[in-house]
Amino acid sequence: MARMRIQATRRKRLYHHGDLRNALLAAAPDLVARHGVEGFSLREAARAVGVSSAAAYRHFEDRSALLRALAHQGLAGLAQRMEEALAAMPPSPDPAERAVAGFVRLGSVYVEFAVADPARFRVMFGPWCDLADPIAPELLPLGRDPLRLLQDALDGLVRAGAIAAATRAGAEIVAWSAVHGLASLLVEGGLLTAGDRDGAFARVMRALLAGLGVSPALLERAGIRGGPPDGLSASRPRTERAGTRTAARRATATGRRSAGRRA
Amino acid sequence: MARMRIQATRRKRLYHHGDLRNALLAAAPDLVARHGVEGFSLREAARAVGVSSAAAYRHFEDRSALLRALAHQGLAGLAQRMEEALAAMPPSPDPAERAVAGFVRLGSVYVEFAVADPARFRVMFGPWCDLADPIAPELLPLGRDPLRLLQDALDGLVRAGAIAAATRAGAEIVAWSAVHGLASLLVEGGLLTAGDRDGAFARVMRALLAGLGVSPALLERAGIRGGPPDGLSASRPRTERAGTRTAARRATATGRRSAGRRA
DNA sequence: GGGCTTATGTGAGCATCGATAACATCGATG
DNA sequence: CATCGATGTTATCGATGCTCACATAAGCCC
Repeated sequence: MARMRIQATRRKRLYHHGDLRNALLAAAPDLVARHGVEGFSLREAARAVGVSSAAAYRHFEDRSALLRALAHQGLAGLAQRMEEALAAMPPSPDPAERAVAGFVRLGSVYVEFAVADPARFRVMFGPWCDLADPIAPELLPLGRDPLRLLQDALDGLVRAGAIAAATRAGAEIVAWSAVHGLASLLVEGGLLTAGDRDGAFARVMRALLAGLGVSPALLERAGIRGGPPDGLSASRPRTERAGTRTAARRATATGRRSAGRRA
Repeated sequence: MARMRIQATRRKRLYHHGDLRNALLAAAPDLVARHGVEGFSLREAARAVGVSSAAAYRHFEDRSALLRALAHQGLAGLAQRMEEALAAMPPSPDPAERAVAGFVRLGSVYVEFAVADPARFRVMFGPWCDLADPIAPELLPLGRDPLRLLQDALDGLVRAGAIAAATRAGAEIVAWSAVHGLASLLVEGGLLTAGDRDGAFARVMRALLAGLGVSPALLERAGIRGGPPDGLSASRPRTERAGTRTAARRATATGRRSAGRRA
């Protein structure tokens, strides 16, 4: 499958697309970002790549199957950003400090990834795929999925002596819950203004590290503070909203719930 | 509106239902639980209460509007369970211990509520409503929504001296993130077997409280431990799955992704 | 009571969607 | 060169969200 017929672009219009599966997968993120997961339709994806809707079913059993593949693609993209961020970390003489900073960086990438494209985030954790089934290895940059990266970071914390080995067991759940929860609440929106985000992230990470047993001294050394004082605000800088595509269209048309509601 | 014509039940079949809005709202949870949010249709809800589909639009502008109302109903139900759980707490001579226990209980109710009906949980935090806009006060048992209950619990922790006033600011985000994240990951499923749940919850709450500055002594006194040693497992006790209703039907028919996949 | 307005329900209808079946096309393989 | 399998097309079905014109009932004023 996927026989790489690049001539498809120069030739008039080939009957066989050549790599429809990937073309659909490539076109889908934009559609999802624009219409939300609920508004995403296989037909429109097929239309976007200039192919009949039935053709898509040669490559995806379901609409859910496409979303599942999209979710895996999203997780792989997240893993990639994480790897990049880790690679770009400035070196530090203190291994413990470095381990803590890397751990925090992982969390910030996670949250940034979520708020950068809420719809994509929702696809990744929607009811289409199972977090347990592994994502295709060829998608992963260094073969590590986000969970594996988290585990490695936690192991790094233990090795560096930042956290005790006793608290390592089950720490992935604790860490993932904290960061994923924050990301979810931010994506869900309405609770925090965009300005609160950094402060909220700082607080969550600080509490998380402290909760895992990182000493206040090390936190201070790694530059982890509680963040500026902020609370919950009721203002809402929404982006994606509404459910059905048609509803989204109406909303955009009437300006009822589009981004600049209070602008 | 809603003029309480109870005779609707005894009279043959009245042209006007009498309280369609609430009837739809009452029928919806079951449908959502069975078909998932994505599979929920206004038409079927109307059908379930024996009314034409167009009638529903007299009471809900949108499908999203119904889901939004449903979400608020869910949040109110969660608030109610929380209130009940707090009311049922055994008294304790130690106010700090009691504050901690109440806080933990709130978290456990949250998580239990989520896993008890994943689809409902997804409705509550789906892209239909804004967490910021307040839910109708008449739905709330004691006028407190879940966020308010959390805030009160945190204030209680401060008053009891369990946490410092300095860490109170922004603590709702920290706490909500941790618990909501755990609930989300559990609902998303696949990561934890049902047996891991309690242990994971215990770890998350312990880390959260420690991260907020609750002393180890108080944690010990309140009976908060890290939970039995467990890690991530790849087994998956899924319940709701798949996206579209039709897809869900096929899945059930073929047994492809139903609950007892590996059984 | 009779007649008005208004809230609420009905039926038909449109555009779209997911999914399938029968048919068309094309590359590869004998 | 003929055939086959992979892939794409058209046509179609059933269902959905949503709207419109119309029907019915309830409230209300005289």
